Amino acid sequence: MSTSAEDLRAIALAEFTTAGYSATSLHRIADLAGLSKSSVLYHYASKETLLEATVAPAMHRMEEILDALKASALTPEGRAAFLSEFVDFILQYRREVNMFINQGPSLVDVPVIDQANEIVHRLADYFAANTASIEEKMRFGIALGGTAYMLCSPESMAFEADQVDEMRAALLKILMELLAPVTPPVAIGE
Amino acid sequence: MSTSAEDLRAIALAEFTTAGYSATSLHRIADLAGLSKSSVLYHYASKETLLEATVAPAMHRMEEILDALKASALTPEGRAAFLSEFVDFILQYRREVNMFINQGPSLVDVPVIDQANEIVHRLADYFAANTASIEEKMRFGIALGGTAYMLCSPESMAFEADQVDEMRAALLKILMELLAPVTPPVAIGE
DNA sequence: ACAGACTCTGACCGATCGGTCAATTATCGT
DNA sequence: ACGATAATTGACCGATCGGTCAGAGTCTGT
Repeated sequence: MSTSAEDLRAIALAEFTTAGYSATSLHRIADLAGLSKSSVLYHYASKETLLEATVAPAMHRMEEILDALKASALTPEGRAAFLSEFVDFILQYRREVNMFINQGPSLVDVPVIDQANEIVHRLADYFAANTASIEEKMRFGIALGGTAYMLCSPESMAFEADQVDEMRAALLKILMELLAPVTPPVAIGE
Repeated sequence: MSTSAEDLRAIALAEFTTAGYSATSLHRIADLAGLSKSSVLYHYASKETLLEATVAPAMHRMEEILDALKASALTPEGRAAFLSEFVDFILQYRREVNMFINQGPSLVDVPVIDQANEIVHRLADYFAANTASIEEKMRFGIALGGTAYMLCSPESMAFEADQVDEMRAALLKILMELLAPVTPPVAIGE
C-alpha cells in the first residue's frame, strides 16, 4: 500500500472538484493526507504538477476515444456507439470531467487545462459537424455541461456503486435524446 | 453616471463567473475599474459583501418566481408556463446563474450562497415532486447544470443580443424536452 | 468662504499562499 | 552492519491575499 503519491492524487482530485483548484491550498491537501506541505511538494514539484497528475489519466483516455473516432462515420449508429463509450468514460472519470468543464474556462494558461479545453473543442466539432444551428450547439453544451454538473453535484455524489448501472442507462438515454434523436432532424445533405 | 458602485458590481460579476470567486482578487477588480483596492472596499465593506451585492438581484427574482409557483399546480401546462418564465430568468441572469451552479458547491459557508443553494433545492423539489426515479433526477440536473454551463461557456458568450430570440426558443424547446415531455412518462398516480 | 459629506488613496497589518532548502528519519539492498 | 536512497519535516522566503486606517481631494448646500 504505497501511501503518499497516489493518495495525494486522489485527495487533490476530490478537493479540486469540490472546493476548486485555486481555493485548495497545498496545506489543506497535506493535512487531509496526514503529511506536511513539504512532503506534498516532494512528491509533486508544484501545485500545477499535482493538477496535471490529477487529470492526466482522464485526458489520455479521452484522447484515445477521440482518436479512434476519426475513422468512424457520422452515422446515427456511429453516434450511438460513441455515446455509449462516452458515458462509460464520464462515469469512470466523473470528477475529472467536472473539473474540465467547470473550471476549464477559469484555468486558462495552465498548459494541461488548455489541452483539456482543446479536447472539448474536438468533441464539439464532432457533434456540430453537420450543422451550425444554435439549437444543435445548445444541445451539445447542455448535454456536456449538464452531465458534468450532475455527476458531481453534492446530491448525486451520494448514491454510488450499486446504482451505477441504472445511472448509466438513464444517462445514455438522456444523451441520446439530446444528441442523437431517433428521428434525425433533417436528412443529412452531403 | 454614478461610476464606481454599480460598475464594480458588474466588473465583479464578470470576473467571478469567468475566473471564479476565490481566484479573483480585490486588487484585480480595482484595476479593471480603474480604482484602488481601498476604493473597492469603500463601496463594499468586504469581498463577501461584494459577492452578495453581485448575486442579490438574481436571487430575489428567482425567489419571486418560486414563491408564485406554490399556488400553481403541477399540470403539464403549469410546467410549460413555468419553464417559459424560467428561461427568461436564466437568459437575463445568465452569469449569476452560472455562479450559483458552478461555484455554489465550493462556496459553502458563505451565507448568500447557502441561500442560493437552498433555492436550487426548492427548484429541484418542484421537478422531482412526483418521482424519485434516478432518471428524473438526472434530467433535472442535466437541464439545470447544462443550461448554466452553456450560457456562460466561452463560445456561447460570443453571440449576443441579435440571436437572443433564437436562443430562447431553442432553450425552451430543449428544456421542455428534458423536463416536461409531451407524452408524460406515466400517468400521475395521486 | 466654509463646513460636512462623499470619494479616493497609499501605507500598513497579519495571515496565508506556493515554493526552497538543509537536515532528519525510514527503508532497503547488500 | 552499513551505505544509499527514499521520504518527511520545520524553518524560512517573497508575494499576495483581504482588510484597516488616517488623511487628502472633491463636491455640495449654505
